[in-house]
Amino acid sequence: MYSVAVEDYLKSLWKLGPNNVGTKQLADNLRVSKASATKMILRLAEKELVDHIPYKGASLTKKGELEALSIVRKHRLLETFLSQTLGLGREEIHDEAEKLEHALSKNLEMAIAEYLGNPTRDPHGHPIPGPNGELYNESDLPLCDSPINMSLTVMQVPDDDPSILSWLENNGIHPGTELKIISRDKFDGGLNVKIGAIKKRISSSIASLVKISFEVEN
Amino acid sequence: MYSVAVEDYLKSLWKLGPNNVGTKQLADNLRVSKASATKMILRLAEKELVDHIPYKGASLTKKGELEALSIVRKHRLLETFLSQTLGLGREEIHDEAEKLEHALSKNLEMAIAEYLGNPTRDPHGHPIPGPNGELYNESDLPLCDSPINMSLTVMQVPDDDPSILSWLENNGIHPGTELKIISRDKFDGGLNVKIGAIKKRISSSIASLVKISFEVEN
DNA sequence: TATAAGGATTTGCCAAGGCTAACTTTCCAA
DNA sequence: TTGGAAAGTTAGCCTTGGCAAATCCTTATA
Repeated sequence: MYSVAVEDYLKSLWKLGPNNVGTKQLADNLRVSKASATKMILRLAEKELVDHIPYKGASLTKKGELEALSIVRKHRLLETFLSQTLGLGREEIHDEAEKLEHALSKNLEMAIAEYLGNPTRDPHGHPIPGPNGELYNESDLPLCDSPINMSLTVMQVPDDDPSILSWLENNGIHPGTELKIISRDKFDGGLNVKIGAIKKRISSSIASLVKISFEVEN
Repeated sequence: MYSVAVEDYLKSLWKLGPNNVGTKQLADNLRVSKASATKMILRLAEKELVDHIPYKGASLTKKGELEALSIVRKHRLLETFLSQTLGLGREEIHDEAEKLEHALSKNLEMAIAEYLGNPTRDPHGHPIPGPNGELYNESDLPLCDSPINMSLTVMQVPDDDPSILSWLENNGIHPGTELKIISRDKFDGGLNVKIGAIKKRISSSIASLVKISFEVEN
């Protein structure tokens, strides 16, 4: 349907959304020059995939969002499949999925979803959009904004930075990990957390990328 | 590494090989104009993937052949995987594999091969090259050239024409089918064959695409 | 309020892969 | 042996998706 490049731009816009996305922000995200991003935005606007206000930014139209969600679904299903079925490590699945997602037909997507039992979370904890773009957002908080001294469960880790990912992995932090914030550094916002009986320090920059949920005890 | 287009040309050259392949033959195979094929041949020659003799044709160099075999391996592994693991039908797997093969890393290829138990035949009966391009050719005969009145086993069916494929499927002919040629039409070369107790007629054009092996009784 | 910095766009370039139309080579058959 | 058909190539054009450099907006701050 759409080319690899178009799909990549739509996905980035979605990841950076839902508000207006600036050309530079988009260009940086895709590691492309601002000129290239501008040109592509104009083409996407032509196809009615984005609304573009010159010098202000671009945002996905409904049509563009659906297209983006379809790619995101493929990506996350593939990550789940590569991890669960083929046993690839959490660090490698992102890059593999990134390439395969563009070559996945609707048919094959369905087959994989079925095979996996229609999962709703990928191995990083991200929600998997439904076949028609339905997204169930459970309003997870970033770890850095989470309440102190409560039982937290990690829901999402970032999927696009292997080095952060392996740091987290090495420190036992992945979706499902239960932890508690002991204290927050007043100066740099770093967190002292407890995983089981073990204490760890997590920098605020990393903590902002880890999403958690917590149970309200009742 | 190489672009999708380059990989497609190499694969076609390999399928049409091993002798010199003409520009028109290549162009027809890829459904592309002669001019495009010429241009690409020049580029492939530049990269030392083919030897090109102007006005005569092109043939893969060792380097080009290895590259082609790598694509063929990915294609056939994917077909096997899609068929065995995800249960796709024999008619659909070719087109899916055609798209996915270009996005498959060496790593993932290995994982799939391992997962499948390093198979040596795909679901169409075609041999799967090894990870370094090793190909075990068991010199199968086309059905149309096969001896009469002997127990034959179907080894390969063509993988690239869904209509022929489903005709064969509907008539119970796939890799593993055992059959016997009863007689050959003197005029059009059509075959009367017996599958189990059932008699069928197979046109010579289709029979030329089905490869069989036969046991020498000893 | 003026201005400089930084974001956005325009312009002009490139390479890959396509195409058609025109031209050149090859080679078969009369 | 030769003429024409078929195969191969060349030339010129198009689109997509990149880039750098120059220029144009916006906006924050002095």
